[in-house]
Amino acid sequence: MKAQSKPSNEHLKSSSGNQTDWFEKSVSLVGEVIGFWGFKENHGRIWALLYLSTEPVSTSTIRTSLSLSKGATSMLLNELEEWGVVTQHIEQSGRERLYTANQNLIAMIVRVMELRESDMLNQMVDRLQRVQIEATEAKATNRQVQSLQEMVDLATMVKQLVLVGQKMQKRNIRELSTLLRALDAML
Amino acid sequence: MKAQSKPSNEHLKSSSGNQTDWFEKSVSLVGEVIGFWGFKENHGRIWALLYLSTEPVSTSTIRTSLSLSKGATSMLLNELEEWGVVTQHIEQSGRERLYTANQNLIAMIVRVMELRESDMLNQMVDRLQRVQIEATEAKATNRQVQSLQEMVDLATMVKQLVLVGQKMQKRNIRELSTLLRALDAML
DNA sequence: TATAAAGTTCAAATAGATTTGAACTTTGTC
DNA sequence: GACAAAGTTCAAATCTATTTGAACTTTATA
Repeated sequence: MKAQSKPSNEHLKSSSGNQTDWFEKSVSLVGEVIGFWGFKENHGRIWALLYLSTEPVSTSTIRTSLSLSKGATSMLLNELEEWGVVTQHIEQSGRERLYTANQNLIAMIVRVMELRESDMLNQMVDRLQRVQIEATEAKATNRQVQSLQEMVDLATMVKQLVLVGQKMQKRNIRELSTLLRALDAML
Repeated sequence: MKAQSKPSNEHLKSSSGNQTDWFEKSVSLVGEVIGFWGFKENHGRIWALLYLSTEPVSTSTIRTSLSLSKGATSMLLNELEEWGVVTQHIEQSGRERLYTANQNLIAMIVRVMELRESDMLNQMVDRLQRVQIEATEAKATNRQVQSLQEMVDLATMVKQLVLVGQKMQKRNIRELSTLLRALDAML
């Protein structure tokens, strides 16, 4: 075993008495929020750990800091990597992988939302349209056919919203805030 | 038992052979989508049943059509009612309650999102700010404090977005689509 | 105001999602 | 190419969310 090549996790701790208190609180908080948003709590915890670390973090550090099993760590990191939320650090010293968090919150959220929703939205529009035809053939009332149409329109609008989101990936939060104010004025 | 006062569920069926095929498909589809969005699948199924019915529907019809227990039906309907997604019909003939779905999809979504997120967002901003102070005191790096600030800014922006959403409640989907195109042009 | 139908409550049961852990595969180094 | 460390896989275990059902309360009407 190469002691010197094993990345330390010293930067996760502070020198003061209550050590990583703020760090751990942040990790839990992000975990909760991400869990609330329909992802796994541990997705949030891993991302937060990486996001708040000052240098790339090794798989084993993640595993021990968050008390996860080897298997879970592997699966969770791969998922986060697929979503582009986390990246493997290029200069791997040893055999172990080092990870870094995507720092651009907007880009991250937009990409994950897109991955998560696009497929569902497309499917939804397809199926709704098909069902609408069936309803028409089965002599549903006009209002019923219209209600189905409303849902199609809504889903289509959300798809449009996803496209707008994509364009936002390059903007920072300050710019978006300004933009949002402009939009607010239009309403 | 008053046979004549008991609301029929005839309007849920069509005269053709494959009966309520489109109706049931719609109910399942909405259930799936709503489940995907982090609510209970049965919230979606009940709402869809009401949304696509041509007249108010009784509790017992909901219960039997969707094969739910008495308890679940009661709880689910009360939740939907709290969220303003479903309303009790005023002219109750018998003892049994009749329900109607909110037809304004935008208003509904905005209200539910608000109920769901506002609380969480406020809490999140509070806790993040507190943790940021701790981090500063514990001599976290500037970058770490800045990262926490980014999250505060993001949550604040989402709160702003919720406010914009509120103003959208009165707009219909067509208007919003136009608005979205205008926003797209600004990016 | 007694009764029966409707609605509520919540502990236990069920269903569903997440995590573990052990056997397996891959990768880097000698 | 042999080894050991790292990473993957997936069935079983655990943990969480949802639903049931039976005892209870409320409500309409006779």
